[in-house]
Amino acid sequence: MTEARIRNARTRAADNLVSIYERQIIDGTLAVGEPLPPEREIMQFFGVSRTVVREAVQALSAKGLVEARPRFRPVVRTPGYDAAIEAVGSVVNRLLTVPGGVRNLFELRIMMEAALVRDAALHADKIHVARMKQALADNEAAISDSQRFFDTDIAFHRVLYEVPDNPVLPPIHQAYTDWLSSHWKRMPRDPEHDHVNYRAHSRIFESILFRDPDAAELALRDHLDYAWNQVRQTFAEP
Amino acid sequence: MTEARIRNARTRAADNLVSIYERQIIDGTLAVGEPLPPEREIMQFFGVSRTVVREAVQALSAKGLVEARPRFRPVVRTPGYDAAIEAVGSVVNRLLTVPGGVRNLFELRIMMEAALVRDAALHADKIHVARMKQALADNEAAISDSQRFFDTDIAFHRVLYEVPDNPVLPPIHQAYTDWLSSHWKRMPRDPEHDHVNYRAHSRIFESILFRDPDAAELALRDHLDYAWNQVRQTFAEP
DNA sequence: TCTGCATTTTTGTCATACCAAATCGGAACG
DNA sequence: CGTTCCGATTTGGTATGACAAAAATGCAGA
Repeated sequence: MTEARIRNARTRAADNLVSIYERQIIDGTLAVGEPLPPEREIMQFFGVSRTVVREAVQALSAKGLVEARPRFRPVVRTPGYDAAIEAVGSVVNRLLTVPGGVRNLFELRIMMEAALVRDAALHADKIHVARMKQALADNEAAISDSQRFFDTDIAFHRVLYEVPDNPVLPPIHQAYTDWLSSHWKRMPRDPEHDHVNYRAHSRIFESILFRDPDAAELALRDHLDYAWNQVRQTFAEP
Repeated sequence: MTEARIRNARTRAADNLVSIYERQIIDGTLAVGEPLPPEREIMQFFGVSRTVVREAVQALSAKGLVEARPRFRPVVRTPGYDAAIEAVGSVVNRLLTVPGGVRNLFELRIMMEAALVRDAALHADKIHVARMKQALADNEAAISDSQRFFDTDIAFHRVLYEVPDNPVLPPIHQAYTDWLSSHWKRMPRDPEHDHVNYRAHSRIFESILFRDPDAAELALRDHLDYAWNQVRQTFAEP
């Protein structure tokens, strides 16, 4: 377990550069949005070859510290949670390929949103309740408009992630929708489903209004179980 | 939001190699544990320079698909959730540096474990209950042995992540302990704390035994709030 | 001041070379 | 026959130099 980190006896030269710029970015020596120096400048300054410099830059990019579009100077990235979650995207895509991967991730989502609706039922303030109400109205208005219903569906759930006022949560929701939307869109689109889902949203909202966490959790689990039964059909998973 | 992916108009040559090997790894053409071909071989086969090959390998490594130790041939990695979580480690370390980062992550942990103890109270089977009991006993025996108490503390919480039988969860617990342990260890180590924490574990366990999710959640929140008050003192966070 | 073009940088890629470490193969030995 | 050890070979890490294409820059003209 820990030996996984110990075995790094020898280091690549690029690793030094990476840690140096990592520090400079974190302590603000390199401001957000500022481009890194040109490769040749870096290589002269540190006395390494361009090979090493390029490797370091790529590593920084993979770590999400800088944004490196081809042919452009890498710019220091804003340290938000969005950037972090985006960097995780490729990894999770791999997870979705392992047997049962989609189901495991979906169950994690159920668990998390169950916790969120409980929290909302207990702590949602007027602003968030109003936002949910609006999202619910939008959702109802979008029934039988497949694309718009999909969007408003997502928007409704997003409010749940905003209630606890923890900036980590919205990016997680964003990630979920990104990763699962590809399958979601393959689902059979049927106005009947829209009605069912809207009623489920409505039930969740009411439970939150009544400050009843148990009812809210139950409603949400019903809702997502139903959704899962639709999603799973796009797989061969049991 | 979506433009973040659109602006990738031009592609790097290495990206092709990455996607090719990505496919080969996922569909099993390259078995797990098998090393990638030598760089020179790859470059001849695809007619690209070694620069490109090395860049591709580095990208694969960053994605967690292969494990590339310096001086060794990169080997295809087992597609488990551990690998994924480990790959995001650097990203999360960055998150811990943003203002309030530790607190946000800790609150996420509280929310998640609250959900876990509820689940345990409702669904934990005999095996998991026995495991928790054992962990609790180990924890008690380790009181006032700072290091061992720390380990058994973690072990107790780990059981919570094992109950839902979702392979995503244990790596998440592993990640939490990895990322937070550095701060944890800076905490004032006091046998009194051990007693308090053990009693808290005990209370959580009993609530689960009684199949009382509300009591379990309450006990856990008390426990982690207490822990947070210890952790926060190693920061200047309000 | 703004626009468009020509010039200069800068990145992406290639080719080649060298060193040091890992791997491989066979010899020496039990 | 298996094991150990040592040398040759392979392979990854790094350096250097070069060139095309795209981006940044600066200047001239409107």
